[in-house]
Amino acid sequence: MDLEGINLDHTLSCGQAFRWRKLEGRWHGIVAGKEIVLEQMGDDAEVHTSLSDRAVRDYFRYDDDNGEIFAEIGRDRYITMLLRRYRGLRLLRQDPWECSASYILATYANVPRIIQMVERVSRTFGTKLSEDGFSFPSPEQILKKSAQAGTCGLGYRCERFVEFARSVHDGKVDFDSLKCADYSDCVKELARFDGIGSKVADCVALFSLDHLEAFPIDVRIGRVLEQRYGIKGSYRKTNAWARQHFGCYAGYAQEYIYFDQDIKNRSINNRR
DNA sequence: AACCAGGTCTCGA
DNA sequence: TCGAGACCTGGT
Repeated sequence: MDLEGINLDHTLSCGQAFRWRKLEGRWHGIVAGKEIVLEQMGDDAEVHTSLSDRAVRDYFRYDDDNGEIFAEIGRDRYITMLLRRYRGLRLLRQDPWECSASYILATYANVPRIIQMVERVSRTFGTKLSEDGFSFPSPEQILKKSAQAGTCGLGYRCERFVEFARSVHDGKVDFDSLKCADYSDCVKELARFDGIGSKVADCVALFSLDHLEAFPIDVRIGRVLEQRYGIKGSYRKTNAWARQHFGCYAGYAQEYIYFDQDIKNRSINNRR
């Protein structure tokens, strides 16, 4: 099958998901426990996988009307410029358990390290799918040999990670109801768990629970809000401002801004 | 060799 | 509700 109007490099390297790798021009990933390979063909992407077309389109959010979304968030010159510059960058609809567990690991670490932590966790607990492919583990798989979490280089995130697996396993997290809930109830509920604060809750809400108004603010986004919009202060305050400014699809704007900052960082690093 | 990283937690005001 | 400090570890 083909996916129309998508830029794989932008979508899969913008820091929203941590399990995609580009090898010899093709993007390799694991979605819903199955391997998937994508290749950019002009503005479209060719998909190779045993997943159903519906599952693929679901993951890449082809039920979203991007025309409407971009019209809605295009509130200022800066963001409309980014929408044009990074055309084809799409938000993904990730599995809520994998997304929340991964973002618990993502706190106070850089992306390369996050990728390594998630990879080690998958190799240690996940199901082997191929020569070099492991699924992200289920809570059960983690709890079955949780002592081995210490070998994954998670640092102080280790205990939070295992405890969260236990909570999900024990049915203390109802992702389906979090999807249906209001955005504010959703993040409030998520933040009750150890290791999930405002920012991670926003990431989970945005990347896996269909709350497109969620606007995660990390240090980079915080700097942009201050320098370009003159907004600073507590998370609660800056987050409320951003959701008000960009509207009901603010999360999409956030990802374009985040990616733009990431691109700037990459060029700085390449110069060294 | 420092510095910093898709933050969270705890605690005092 | 908000700001300040501590915090595992490994990239860069």
